[in-house]
Amino acid sequence: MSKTLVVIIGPTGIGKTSTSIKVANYFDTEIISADSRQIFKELKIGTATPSEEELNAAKHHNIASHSIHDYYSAWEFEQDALKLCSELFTNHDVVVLTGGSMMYIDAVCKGIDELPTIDQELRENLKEQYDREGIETIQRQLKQLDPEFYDQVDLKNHKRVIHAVEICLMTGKAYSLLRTNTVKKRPFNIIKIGLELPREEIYERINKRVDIMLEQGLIEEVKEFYPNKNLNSLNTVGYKELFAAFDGEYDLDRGIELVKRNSRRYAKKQLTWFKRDKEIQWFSPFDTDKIINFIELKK
RNA sequence: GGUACCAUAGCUCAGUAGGUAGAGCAAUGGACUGAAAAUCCAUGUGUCCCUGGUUCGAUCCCAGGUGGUACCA
Repeated sequence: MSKTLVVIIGPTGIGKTSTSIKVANYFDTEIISADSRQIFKELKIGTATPSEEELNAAKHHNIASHSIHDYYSAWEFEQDALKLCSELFTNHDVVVLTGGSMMYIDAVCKGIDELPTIDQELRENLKEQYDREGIETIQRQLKQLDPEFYDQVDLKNHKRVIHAVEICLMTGKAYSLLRTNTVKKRPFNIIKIGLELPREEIYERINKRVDIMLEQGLIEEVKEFYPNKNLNSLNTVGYKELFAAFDGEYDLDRGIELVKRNSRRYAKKQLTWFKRDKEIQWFSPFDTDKIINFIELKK
């Protein structure tokens, strides 16, 4: 019997959680979450982590599994998810992978290149240099270390430029040499299900969901983590806008408006990314039966 | 019913001594290989309420209409 990973993706707020639970229950299996923020156990409301009830309706993995102080990345996720897959496939023919973190999804489905994890001190040094001197000197460094990547990279995107320099310095090799651009073969089939609705409806759902978060106590949750606002895990929609409001950059109403706007923009960005992937079969989140039929047919 | 003011982008509004228009907010398109809910790039979307008049030319001036707001009855 062949093994199948059912990947359920879509923009934030579209209903991935409830669809995955239905699919997982139908195939009597478990869910691996691919969400770069729901992994943090401290964060609940602002990340729209599935409720207790939802978590009990199907077994979830990789939710609330880490602390906001932990380092985590797409590489760790690839390792963790593949390990979980091989464990789960011993008892199940189908495993569900769901989430909105585009790069995490691709890390599992296509794999990412072998690169060293960046030494923290090196990262801090480069960050300091960037803050002090701006992007230009780091750009020049990259031009010398890896002229090929220098010509390809978006030079204004400091994160990419810095990362490339980091890799060059860590490995002593040009970053572009380590980029293989190959898709890794997985020991299971992959079926990709995309959830979509008209843009307007997605936005309405998002706005409403933020209002619900506020009722659930979002402001209090964000206040609680204000001392950690510089952690990467807290540099995220729903938190960063309210931190800025607490800092007096604008009033609370504007902060809430920005949470909604940035959530909408995030959804748009996710759609841009996912639309490029021609393997995805798109469905309405209300068509669970069609989705299950499609999986039955293809698996 | 009368008088005054207003009508321009999805919203709030600016503007044009008459030469088909621009800000803020919102929005749209895109990039993406270990921080990715991150980071970065690009884009003005318009029956200037309607119908006539004056004019080479009207979103702008004039008349009437429609809608809104305020005040007076």
